[in-house]
Amino acid sequence: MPEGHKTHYLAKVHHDCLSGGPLKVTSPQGRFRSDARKVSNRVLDQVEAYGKHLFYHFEGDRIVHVHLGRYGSFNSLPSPPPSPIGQVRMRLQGERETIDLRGPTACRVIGPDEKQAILDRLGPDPLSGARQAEVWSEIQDRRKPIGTLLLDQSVIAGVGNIFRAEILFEIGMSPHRLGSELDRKAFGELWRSTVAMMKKGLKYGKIISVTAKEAGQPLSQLEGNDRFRVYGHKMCSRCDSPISTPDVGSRRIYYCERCQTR
DNA sequence: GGCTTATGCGCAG
DNA sequence: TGCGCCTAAGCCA
Repeated sequence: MPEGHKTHYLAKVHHDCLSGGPLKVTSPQGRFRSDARKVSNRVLDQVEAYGKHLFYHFEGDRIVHVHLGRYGSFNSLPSPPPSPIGQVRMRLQGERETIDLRGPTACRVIGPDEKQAILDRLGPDPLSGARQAEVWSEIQDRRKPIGTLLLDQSVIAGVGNIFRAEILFEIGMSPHRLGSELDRKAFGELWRSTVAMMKKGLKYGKIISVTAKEAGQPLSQLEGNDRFRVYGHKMCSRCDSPISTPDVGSRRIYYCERCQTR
């Protein structure tokens, strides 16, 4: 269940606990079995994230591409692991730790060319050093709602439905505002909010938009919708009016019609 | 036990 | 634009 902060977070965690040694790669569920054989017992060199995509680089130019989609998730276990519970698509077993992957949209072995083709489809990733001007040039002429553009991975890679809602709420912008209606200053605010929120998500491993002061408790202890200012809420945390939840860009957005007018 | 929902996206038409 | 797919959890009866 990830947006871009989570893939970058996972890349670092998985790199630190699995790379450098050969891994036993299996597919207890079976659907990744023939691909698992292509990388099993090879050394994992590097784990990389871009947007919502993960790339596990094994020796010999063999790359496991993972996209978690809406439901995919990882969990880690000490090695040697117990028998898998539920539908485990891929199990990466290292010396000390084992990682189980469930429910991904994509999990297969690819080569460098296919990886490049994936990157070519994606826009700049704020957590991979994207610069404001690159994204601004993609947005400024588009006659589509900003709520739609923010979810478009070819415009900006890594933003998902929660970030979208939280970013627009933070800057008080309506999701229906067209890209072409933004001036540079408004986009600058949007950009700063995006980068800050994604970096904070990367730091904590989960999206947190409220401040410790707003929450009245340490951020690391926040759970569920308490981490958000508007996503999943019924009432506005700022003005107490009802939150609207129309579909924008064919996904449900949460926003306050009263606070988000610019 | 069934139904709905969920931080996504590719594809047919 | 709408559909299908991946999996698990929460809600209801």
